[in-house]
Amino acid sequence: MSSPRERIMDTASLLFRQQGYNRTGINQIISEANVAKASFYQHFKSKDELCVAFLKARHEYWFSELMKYVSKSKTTKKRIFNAFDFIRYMNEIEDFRGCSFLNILSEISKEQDAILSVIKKHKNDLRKFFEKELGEEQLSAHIYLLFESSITESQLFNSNELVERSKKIVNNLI
Amino acid sequence: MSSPRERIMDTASLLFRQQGYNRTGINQIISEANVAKASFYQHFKSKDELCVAFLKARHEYWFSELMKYVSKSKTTKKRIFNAFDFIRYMNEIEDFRGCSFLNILSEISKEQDAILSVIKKHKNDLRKFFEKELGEEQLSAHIYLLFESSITESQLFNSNELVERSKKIVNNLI
DNA sequence: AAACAAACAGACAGACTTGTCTGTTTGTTT
DNA sequence: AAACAAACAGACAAGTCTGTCTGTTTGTTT
Repeated sequence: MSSPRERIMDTASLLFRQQGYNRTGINQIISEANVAKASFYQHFKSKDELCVAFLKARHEYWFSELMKYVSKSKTTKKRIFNAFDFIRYMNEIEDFRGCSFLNILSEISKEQDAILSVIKKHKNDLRKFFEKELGEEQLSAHIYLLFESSITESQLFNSNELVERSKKIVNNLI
Repeated sequence: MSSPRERIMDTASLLFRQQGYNRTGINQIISEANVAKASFYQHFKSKDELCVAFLKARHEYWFSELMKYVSKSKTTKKRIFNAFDFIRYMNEIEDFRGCSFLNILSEISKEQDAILSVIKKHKNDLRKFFEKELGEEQLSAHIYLLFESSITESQLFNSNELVERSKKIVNNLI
């Protein structure tokens, strides 16, 4: 059996994604992770600190999966297509729950800056990814914006329709 | 003094936008609206029903303000520009709090379908707005996607940068 | 075997949540 | 003036929340 810390992280990751941050309590996390409350607070000072840890782990996981998709191809165009296919893939394995970072952004206040800065870093890194792939600043921002709304709109409509639409748009842009 | 129902709606509207849905309790709403709890439950069966009422009122307000901006010009291009200027305007008067509909989407579960369907209707109406303005399905979806992420990204970065960026992109598209 | 750290169980504080209920006061209509 | 509806105040139920605390058990290291 994995360590308490791992069990907490795995359970929190699942529940934060499935139920959202505010609707998931510490008690549910520790009970489903089979961890004592005292053990939880030995590893994390607060729920917000767990949130930061979750988002950092999520950032690592999400980007490494994105890279797996992107690196399947060599031409810029195909690599960008792959990025959009990655959204479809994530939608399917996670049941159209959208972007964990943007979801949590909607749940917190502007005073929770530790959380906020991890979210900002994640999105800045994504922007940088498109800049590296595409060079041009205008074009990369353009595709970043399409990418972002593709994720959000799939969540709202439970559908990949606008991801596909974005791919067609990108096809005419590059 | 306005009616209890109006006071509830005004207070809820402010608090849901400023604090989010789940972090705003009935008790805070009635206390700040100077309304008795029994009066609240005479007008609204539940908090979720208040949420639906809030979103419907928000939909009316938001679209009528959008139309004020759009109708300032006659050419399609200028009208679309005006729509993006409307985002800037809303960002400024509401301190970059993003889209109420998408924020609440992130807070609720997929079982809260009454709320969910008001959100979907709002976004479908926005898509239809761009379709009517632009005719072409591909182009209108394209601009809808840029419009959506412009709102979300301003919220995240507390900035109109990507709204301006979108305007430049739109300038090259139409 | 003694000592140590880590994890355990679970009570507890204090505050919050939504929603119900009783009973009182106010204002309008007849 | 009597009758009515609407709003009032606020206690209450039954549950949730985060975080602290005490004390016990387990497993490893010395």
